[in-house]
Amino acid sequence: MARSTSGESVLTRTMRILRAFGTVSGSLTVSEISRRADLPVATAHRLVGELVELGALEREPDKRVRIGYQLWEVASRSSPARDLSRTALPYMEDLQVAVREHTQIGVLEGTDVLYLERLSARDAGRNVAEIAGRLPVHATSTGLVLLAHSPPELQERVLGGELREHTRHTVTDPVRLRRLLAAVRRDGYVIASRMIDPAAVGLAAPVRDRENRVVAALSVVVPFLSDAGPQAHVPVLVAAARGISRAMGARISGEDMIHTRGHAPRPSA
Amino acid sequence: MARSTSGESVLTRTMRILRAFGTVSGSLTVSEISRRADLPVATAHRLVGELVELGALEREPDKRVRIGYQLWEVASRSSPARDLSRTALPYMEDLQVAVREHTQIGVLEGTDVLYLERLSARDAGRNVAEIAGRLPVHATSTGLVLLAHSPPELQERVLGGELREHTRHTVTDPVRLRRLLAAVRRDGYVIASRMIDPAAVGLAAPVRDRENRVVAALSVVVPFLSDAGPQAHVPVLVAAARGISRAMGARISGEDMIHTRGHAPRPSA
DNA sequence: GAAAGCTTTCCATTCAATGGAAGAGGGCTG
DNA sequence: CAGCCCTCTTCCATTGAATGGAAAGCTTTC
Repeated sequence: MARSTSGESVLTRTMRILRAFGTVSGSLTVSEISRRADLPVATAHRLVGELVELGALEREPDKRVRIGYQLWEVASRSSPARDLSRTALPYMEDLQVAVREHTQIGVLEGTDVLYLERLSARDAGRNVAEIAGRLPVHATSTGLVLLAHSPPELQERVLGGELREHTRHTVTDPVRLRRLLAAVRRDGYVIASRMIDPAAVGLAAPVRDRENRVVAALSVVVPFLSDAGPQAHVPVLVAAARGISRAMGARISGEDMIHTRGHAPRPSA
Repeated sequence: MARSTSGESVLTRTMRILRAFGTVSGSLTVSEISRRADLPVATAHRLVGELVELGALEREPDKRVRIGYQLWEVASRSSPARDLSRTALPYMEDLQVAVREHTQIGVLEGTDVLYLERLSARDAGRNVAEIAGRLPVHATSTGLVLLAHSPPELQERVLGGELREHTRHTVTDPVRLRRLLAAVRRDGYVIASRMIDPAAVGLAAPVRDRENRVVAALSVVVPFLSDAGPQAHVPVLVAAARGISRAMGARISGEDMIHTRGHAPRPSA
């Protein structure tokens, strides 16, 4: 199909173009796109032109290119993110009112946490997570919950891969991490203290779907003051996560209840 | 490229596939997609497969297909929607606190209003607008503001097209609509009473960008009680819209001020 | 004013994309 | 349980849509 072939489909190239926007928030020139997506300028130019024509991208007056409203519309209107967000938001608001800190919900995407929604109090502390942003799975409360309930292959992949030390408190030892994950499963929540930001503590609990699979994690981020503080938020957080799960059609009861009731809660991190 | 050619690019077909999801919120089967996108099953099957491979779509356990997290991520992370939402949210929250009703921000997309963000009070009245949802430009306060400040060609296209009568109060007469638009430009806001929902009144004001172009409209939706009520919300609304504009880099002053100060405010609808 | 970097067009080349056909599987009905 | 209907999936001969190097215009910078 091409003069000197590269053996790629149009769609592969197109996704590379779209992903080129992933790292910046804003607009790109065609040449920037061609470099980021590793495509010949001519090809980038042609594909961008076509995408603009179709409304997936938009051209600014100065010829720079950005993601188009239509792509946003399609993606927002019928993504799984929307279902989850919609169901979760009221519970997040309640949680928010109770805790007065950052509240967020995230899912597992590859070996990252992808944050779908976030509410922040006006005067809340710092929080590195952003909506549609990614963070590593081993260094966030949300990630630990998701990893703990993910298929073994993925857990092995993460445990075997690089476990970057974001702060002194990040768990980078596979053995300790494995124990931590077991604790998360047992306790039904996790407290990740200062693992990605030395000034913040994350608490997270699993959210389940109709088939009782863990599809997301609800979390609260509070400023680090002492190791004693965050514990107090566990009951509201777990209750909110259960509320969302129930609203998603999960049949929550028995097994789960035993853990949070029967065991004396203990810090997992 | 094909046995019997249809003369379309891959991207055109792909966009049709993506748009097939626009009308439903949830998942589709391949056959449904092939029908909605008007593509041969084999083609739909192949393209869907490739899109799944690339992470743009996702396959549910039961083989149904939905928009993938990656597409949502790309679209949310660097869409113009995000910039606007991010800038606007704090002001919307303030407005929300003051008015205790629905607050929303929308842009012009084709001949529709596309709503980017929305905040609702717990006990707020009904509101037909949804995030990532569309509503007709002539029957919503947001739409009227956007239309009033849009290029003449577009105005003519809307005025010449079908002006659907959603309620008894929808302005469907091109002449009256033209006058209404002039009033919107003069007043710097609009009150659209019961135009799309007989139980609701919308108020909207323009949001401008760095080049002082109207890029969005901020609006508040309150329940209809009497024609006197909504008027009271105009000052806060206009102030919030100006706040957003200023935060976007617009140089607001003189001309605009005269309108809202000098003229006695009068109902535009 | 010319160098550097960007966008845009051109077009001969060629392989990725096409879609009808047919098989496999699942579910409902009489 | 056979027959029907609908869906998903694979196959493959065919061919025109997609390709990218080259070169011409533009715009910006120094």
